[in-house]
Amino acid sequence: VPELPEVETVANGVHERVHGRTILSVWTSGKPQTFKSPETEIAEVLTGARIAQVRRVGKTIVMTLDRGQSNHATQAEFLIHLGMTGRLLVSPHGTPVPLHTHAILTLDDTREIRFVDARRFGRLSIHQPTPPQRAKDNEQRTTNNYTGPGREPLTISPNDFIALFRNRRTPIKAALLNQSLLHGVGNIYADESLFRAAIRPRRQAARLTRAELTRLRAALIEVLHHAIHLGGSSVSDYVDADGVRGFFQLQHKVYLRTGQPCLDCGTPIKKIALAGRSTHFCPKCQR
DNA sequence: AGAAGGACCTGCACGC
DNA sequence: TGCGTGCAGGTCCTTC
Repeated sequence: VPELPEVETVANGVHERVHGRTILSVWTSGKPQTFKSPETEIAEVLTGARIAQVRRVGKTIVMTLDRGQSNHATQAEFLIHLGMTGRLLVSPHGTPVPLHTHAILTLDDTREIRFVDARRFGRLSIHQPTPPQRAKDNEQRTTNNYTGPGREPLTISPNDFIALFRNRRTPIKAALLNQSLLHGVGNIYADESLFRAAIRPRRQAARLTRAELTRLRAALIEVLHHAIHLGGSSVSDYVDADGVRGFFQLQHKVYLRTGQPCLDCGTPIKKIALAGRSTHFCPKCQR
């Protein structure tokens, strides 16, 4: 499901609703693959912690915890990756618990943060900061926050963006999906940004001109902002922290529009397989 | 280095 | 109504 705009919408929604609250208790489902850190560690770190902040890094929701004392463990963060079908919901106590609920954090005002994930591609884990190596680091009180595998698409400079794709022999679409380059872009926004930049998905990344990459960065940032503004894309089951669907799916120009006329030129939208993903583009507009 | 394919899961839409 | 097939926003692993 969720790419950058959807994860941003969920993280912001959860932040507004629960920051400053304290987690009183934690329940987890015991389905092993959901938990990248041991469930005991997750329960231990979360129980009694105050939620300082909920934010997005790449496609990951990061919950910053305040646990009072000043050892490293106080700086631990709770990471939530939604996979394809994950949902993070803030619900009143007593409302029906959905099928496929894998974690429930009960807050000090009785509300619950629930992690629900039908396909179980989502992952929950604790990010522990690495301990300071030298006394100097200690003085600076380095917080060592989770930064993710790649660069943030919304804030990367044009030159850094261009540099990412230099020497990449892979198709530009595959490079956009590579989370260790840019993180946060998935199948929808890769296709949509390439259409808006008029670039064919199969073009080799290293062979794109500076002008094309500049155009691609602008198109990507524009489409991501637009999608965030509309609460993300709800193709099948994505919802925000309140269970509300997004609206950006209505703005898709190529994604899931196979055979339908291009909104700019009328040519039927083509679908190919690339990097193991379905890839949609206009054979006339994109070169 | 990078491409392709499968694995991991459930649910839904579709054709018969 | 029910069954089989294909497909879905992500990532990780193996093989070539």
